[in-house]
Amino acid sequence: MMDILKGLNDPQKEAVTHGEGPLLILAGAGSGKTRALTSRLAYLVKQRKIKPNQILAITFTNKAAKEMRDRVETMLGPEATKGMWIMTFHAACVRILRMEIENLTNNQGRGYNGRFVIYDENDSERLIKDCLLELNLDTKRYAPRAVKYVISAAKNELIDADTFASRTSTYFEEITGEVYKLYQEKLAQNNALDFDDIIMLAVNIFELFPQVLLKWQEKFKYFLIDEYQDTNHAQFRLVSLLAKRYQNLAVVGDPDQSIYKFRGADIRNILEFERDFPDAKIVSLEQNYRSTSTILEAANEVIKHNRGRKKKNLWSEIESGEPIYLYQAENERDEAIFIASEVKRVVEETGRNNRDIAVFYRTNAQSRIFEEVFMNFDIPYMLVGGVRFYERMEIKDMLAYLRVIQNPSDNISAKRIVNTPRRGIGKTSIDRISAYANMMGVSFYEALKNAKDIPGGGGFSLERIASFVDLIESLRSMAQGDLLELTQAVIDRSGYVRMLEKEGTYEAEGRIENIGELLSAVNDFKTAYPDGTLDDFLEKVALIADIDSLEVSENSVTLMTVHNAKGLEFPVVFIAGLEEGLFPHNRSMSDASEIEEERRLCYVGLTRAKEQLYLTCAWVRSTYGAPNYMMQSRFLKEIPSDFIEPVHPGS
DNA sequence: ATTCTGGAAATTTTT
DNA sequence: TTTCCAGAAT
Repeated sequence: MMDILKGLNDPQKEAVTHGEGPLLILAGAGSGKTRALTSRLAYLVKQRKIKPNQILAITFTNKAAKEMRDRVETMLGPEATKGMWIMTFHAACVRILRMEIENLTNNQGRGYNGRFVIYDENDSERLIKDCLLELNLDTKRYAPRAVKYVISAAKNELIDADTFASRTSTYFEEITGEVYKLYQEKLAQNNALDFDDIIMLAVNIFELFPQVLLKWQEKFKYFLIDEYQDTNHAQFRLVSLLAKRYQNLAVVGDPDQSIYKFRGADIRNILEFERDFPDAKIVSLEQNYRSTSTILEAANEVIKHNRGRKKKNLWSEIESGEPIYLYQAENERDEAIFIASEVKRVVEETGRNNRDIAVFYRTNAQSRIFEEVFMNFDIPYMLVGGVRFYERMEIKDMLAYLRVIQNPSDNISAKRIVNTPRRGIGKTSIDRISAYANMMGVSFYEALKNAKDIPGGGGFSLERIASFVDLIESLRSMAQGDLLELTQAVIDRSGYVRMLEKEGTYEAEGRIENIGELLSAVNDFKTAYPDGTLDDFLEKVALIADIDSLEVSENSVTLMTVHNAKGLEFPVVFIAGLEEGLFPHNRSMSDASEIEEERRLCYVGLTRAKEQLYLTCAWVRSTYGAPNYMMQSRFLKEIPSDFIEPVHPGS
């Protein structure tokens, strides 16, 4: 007891020791939130004797979940978290759905089963494109991406396809409604869920089947939701349903750090928590332990420009430290060179390590020039985000094999690999077989197996199709065995690496290396989960985020978007590209509330810095190779000039 | 069936 | 600047 509360300030203690009933913790940037949360979990287990398996703690990333578990274990030992659910919304819902999704399958046995696959953004965009084509719609006029965005937003609001279609007011919405219906049908046929389904279907089950809900309400007696300001309506509904019975719901967040509106995050969830849970206790953590007061005050000044926000007084006892440095570069290359030389200088003169330093930017496209220049300067760096490992073509191809082996109904994956590498089964054949499959109401893979029955199928080679089916079938016979052997067999017997070797380009070499990395990822998985199955592996891979793999152990400078920086801190921070049109981004400039979101994003960036903060912008920046004159970001101008010291070239 | 070609489009942020 | 795609050539 004593040691759990030791070193906490009064409001932190209050948050930790709060007993039953709803609790809202308003945790400003750097206010020791993570510490308070882990202490609360430890307190519940040790002091109030709550069984770990009755606790559900939701974090924003897998990385945060792991950290939280580690920290509780450091306090109380590994037994304390055994059976405790500490994970993301998506991971928790997948776990629930594996057990419960068959409730949604109709009595003819059609629809989902517990071995569903999870489609990433690319997969689901492809499926939407298929739907558009099937409905004879022009994919130029109705961009799959735009349609997907609207469907995704609907799902985040728990609006199902029929409801959506019945409430349309524009022609585009009408089209989207039709696509939405077909898309859901196809997902069910493929036994596949997209990211939004994971939450929405879990809520659907709880609302449709009260006895299922009751079971889960009885399982979890205590809830902890981190980053509550970035939850969407579906997540809110999920939490409300589960916590309804015992009301032991603690949520933590900071309205000033809400930055995921584009993903459906609804800042009202946190602003109106008191309304949703009237007897909620509210605790505010306002002392910042992270940043110098110069950095903190500058950030406070910026965020003050947002209207309609709850005022708060975040303060720091840390001395004012160095000023904030501002460098106005000629262009993006000059900007990167300045940052690289400053990194070198800081490391040499102040004895800091590369790992103490991070560079943030608004868009992933900005990272390229940093990679180039850092390479020239021999500065080790780690890039977070961009093209993710598991989204690279060669990795997705290999995973598609594994997915078809696991779930033959997965048409997107089956079509992806049937002619990769080339086996002489071309577009015409694929289209014909696909049409046949649709007509017969069977999966694409099933249709391949019966290719000889397809009428008028003289045009394609039954022999080649049969040898592909044989390949998959013989691989499937290994599915229950060793995962590493299976993956190795997929790589060898698909002929994929052979194809790349024959290409012989520099690029192909990189792809072969990545496939090697996939093998070691499988191996790591085997070590971490000795009983893990193919299903488990594919699920893990689907829900992984870039930030999850960020290891501080390597001594490199971190490069990432400001979004990815949420929840992190670094002694030295550079924020690049502070220009109108970039940060705030063009796409947000027409809407006052979106500008406010950009400002919150800027606030998140500023408050990551502990001791030194550099802001940079460029006069000229090229997009698609075309140079543009840029103006300084309004956010720069919102920082009082006495906090800022301009840096000039060569000084 | 596959490869080649030129013209158009593309970049916000992501579980 | 790079990437994507449709249509032509092989």
